[in-house]
Amino acid sequence: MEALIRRLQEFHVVEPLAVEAIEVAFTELTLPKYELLVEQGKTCRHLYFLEKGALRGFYTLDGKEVTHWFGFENDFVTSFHSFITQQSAVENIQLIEGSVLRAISKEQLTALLNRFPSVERLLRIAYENYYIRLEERYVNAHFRSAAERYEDLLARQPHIIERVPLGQIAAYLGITQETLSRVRSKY
Amino acid sequence: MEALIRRLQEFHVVEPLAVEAIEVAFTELTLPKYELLVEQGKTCRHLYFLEKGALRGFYTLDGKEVTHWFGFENDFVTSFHSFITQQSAVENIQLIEGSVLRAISKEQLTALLNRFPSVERLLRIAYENYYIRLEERYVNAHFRSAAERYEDLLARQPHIIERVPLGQIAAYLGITQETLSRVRSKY
DNA sequence: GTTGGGCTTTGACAAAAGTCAAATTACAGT
DNA sequence: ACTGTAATTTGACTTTTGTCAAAGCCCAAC
Repeated sequence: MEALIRRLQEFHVVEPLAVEAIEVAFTELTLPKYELLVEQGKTCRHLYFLEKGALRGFYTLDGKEVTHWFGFENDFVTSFHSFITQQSAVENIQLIEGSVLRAISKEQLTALLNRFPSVERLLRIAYENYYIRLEERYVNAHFRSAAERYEDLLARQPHIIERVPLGQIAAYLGITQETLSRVRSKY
Repeated sequence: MEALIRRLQEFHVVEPLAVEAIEVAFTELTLPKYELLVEQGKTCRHLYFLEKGALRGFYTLDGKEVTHWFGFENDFVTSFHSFITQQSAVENIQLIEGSVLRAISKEQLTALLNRFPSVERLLRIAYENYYIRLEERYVNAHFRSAAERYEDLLARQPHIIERVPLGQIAAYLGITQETLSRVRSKY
């Protein structure tokens, strides 16, 4: 639990009463590898904090799974579009390792926001952070070659290599597995 | 001014007192074509609402300007990374038409957020919306061919074709001008 | 109407990445 | 240690996109 609170306070420090309420609102759950947290077509009703483990987001395209995103320790994860609009999700989120998570429902989050303006502020700041990160990823995907993006990934998240199969990393980078394999063979 | 308030209330309705304060905080400015709203290397101190006109965000890469984004009527625009962190911007924002804008400074925005929890909520919801839109753009850029993305763009923002030179649209789609021209020649 | 500069198209070729198939390697379960 | 499956690499070939250069087109200024 401390990890979650610590991560939240990196965005914005809130009063003890709010911390308590947050602690109560999040439920711990331990799930095995391959478990689906979010399923295409279903509505995603929770926001998760990944305390330990790893997971991926993927689409199905022409019958193939295309991973477009990974989450690791201390990440907040959900299918944003689905969680926010409460419409059905267009992606799947699946554990790629046995993981420990904390979950909060949309309703509980709304209740927290109504009760504590400080939590509203925290969430606003969290969005700012996540928005900037996404923007960076977007620009990278747009303006850099496969090789550059791979080196970037290695520099930022070296652990990803040991924890995720190559095909999924390739999809994340927006290239095929074979191309990535060739990029790697040239160091 | 009504356009700005109307757009804001689409996110979240706030009390009259907050509306008044928002109206006071935003300054109207009219600027000519080619004017730079944000300059690479300088800190972006304002958030803008584009009331009338059009603009683009661009990077310089190997001495060339690469447009990665457009803004039109009723868009909120700023160099997010720079505005939020108050570090120097990595991109430029330039008017591509003479435009009417409303600007609010970082300090004024912070003051509004401290005074009105309802504005904090409004901003949080605005971020949710903008985050989802960016995510969509990201997935599109990642998983669709040049031709598909062009058709998408035509469907969503048909006016862009008349208002923006082809080379900039191509950059926005992540392809060269020549490739886009060839895509178009096949209807 | 002519001129000149930006914008767009076209052509020829090069480079990057994709596809399909086969070969190799890694590794979990027995 | 052996086996079988999944993951990764390699090869041959195709498709897509990029690059560079040369027209062609549009339109505003003279």
